[in-house]
Amino acid sequence: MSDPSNPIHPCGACDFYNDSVWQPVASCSVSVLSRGFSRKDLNKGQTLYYQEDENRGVFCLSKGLVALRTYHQNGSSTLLRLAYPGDIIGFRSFLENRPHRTEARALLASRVCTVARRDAQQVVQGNPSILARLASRCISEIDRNHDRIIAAATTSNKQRLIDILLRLMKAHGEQSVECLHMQLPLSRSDLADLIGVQTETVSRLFKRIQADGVFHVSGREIQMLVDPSPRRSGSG
Amino acid sequence: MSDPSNPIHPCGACDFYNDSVWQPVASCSVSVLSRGFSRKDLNKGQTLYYQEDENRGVFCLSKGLVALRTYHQNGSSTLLRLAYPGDIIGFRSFLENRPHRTEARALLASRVCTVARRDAQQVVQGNPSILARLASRCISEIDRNHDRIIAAATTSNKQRLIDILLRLMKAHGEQSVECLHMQLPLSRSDLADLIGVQTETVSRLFKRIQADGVFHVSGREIQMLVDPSPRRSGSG
DNA sequence: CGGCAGTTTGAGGTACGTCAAGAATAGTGG
DNA sequence: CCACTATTCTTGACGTACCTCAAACTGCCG
Repeated sequence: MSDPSNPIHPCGACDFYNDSVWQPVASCSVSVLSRGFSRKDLNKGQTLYYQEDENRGVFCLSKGLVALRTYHQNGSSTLLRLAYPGDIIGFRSFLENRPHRTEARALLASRVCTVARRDAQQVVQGNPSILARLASRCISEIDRNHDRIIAAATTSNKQRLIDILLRLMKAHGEQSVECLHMQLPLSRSDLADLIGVQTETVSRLFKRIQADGVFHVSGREIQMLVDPSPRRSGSG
Repeated sequence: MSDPSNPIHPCGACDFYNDSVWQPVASCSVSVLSRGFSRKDLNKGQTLYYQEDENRGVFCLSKGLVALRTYHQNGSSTLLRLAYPGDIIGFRSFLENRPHRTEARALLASRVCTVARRDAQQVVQGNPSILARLASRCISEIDRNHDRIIAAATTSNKQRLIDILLRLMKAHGEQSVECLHMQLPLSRSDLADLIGVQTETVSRLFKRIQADGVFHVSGREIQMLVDPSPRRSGSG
């Protein structure tokens, strides 16, 4: 399948090809890219890399949901990021050539494409535009972090939990009559690590969210009324 | 002073030259760098750029203290970062070619070196290693943000305020007999925007911090007992 | 059926927010 | 030097949200 003069890009068939950090590259780099390229399917709960692991390459999530988490000395942990399809992960340890500071674990069955470290380095070397695109991904991460810091300072925990539900619903919700619903891919404990409260508080936040009437929560099953406002409002 | 065959690097005399993002560059780029280079002294309270301003270049703080802050719709604001000498600021809007999302204001008399946008772009184009060093600065910012998110979730507000005092004391404290002291360069309101609480709470945190005995706080004047532990410990 | 991890609920304490008033400080003009 | 004002900072009272510890409940798997 590979004509050396016009080799096939390994990401060519991916939904996210147009926004890939590996595209465009010089055609002579495509074969190096292909050499270092591999796909890996992760089961729900499976770990892609552990905290303190050496970097093995640049990872791109093409399907599923991955949690990036750091563990602290006292055994607790913070969920720093939820990675969605199209996201690049592991780029800090790749660019800085240092061990991972987070653990990457699949919350749902996921697919990850990897470009092995050595080959990735070689391709980057020959294509400075990749560096620019990786920097752009870094800046997206900074923007996300800033948004989170701002939200923590200005938004109630209840609203932040709602925002997380909305984001997850957008990615994984299924439409049924008059409502979106999903199986929540995070435990109460995960959600607590994400918004920075205790698991008991998450339980109580769910109760308050449900009382507002938009969401119905039963364990991991979440239902969300879609757009109730177009109906006649007021209590006729 | 400029022999074109071996021009003088504009950052050559800077304390932070060895860690400069503009170093090393091809010698043919030094003249472009010099052309775009300018120094600016900021008075206390003066603004380097405003939120929504177009990017004018890459800024490097060589002296002083600069607060990076974003204002929200409701008029409140969050202090996202304190920039110390050697720090690069404004790099997100430079790299992404977009307006600033933060305002940069000097909290102390400061000196900022600027490489104008167009010239900076030209130098980066000819020296991919600069892109790598800028990416490295991005990653430092991500690391700082992660540390802050983790601290917000795991550390008390009192301890986080102490940590800020220690950092400022390290940068601006003056030694006197048995204690470090400084004039606090941030208002209570700034500190509140930094740790995400109300100004009244900052006042009360200071009272509790003072009660612990290490710090003495009187308005903006902060004194800190240095290393009291080597004295005889225990009571009589 | 029992065991186990995940989740919920309750009771009581602490820290922070909010509103309001008062005290200290800095800046201004005589 | 002293008013005068504006800003910043502190203090108090009270309500709310979250934490902590403990216990009970749920669903799932062996």
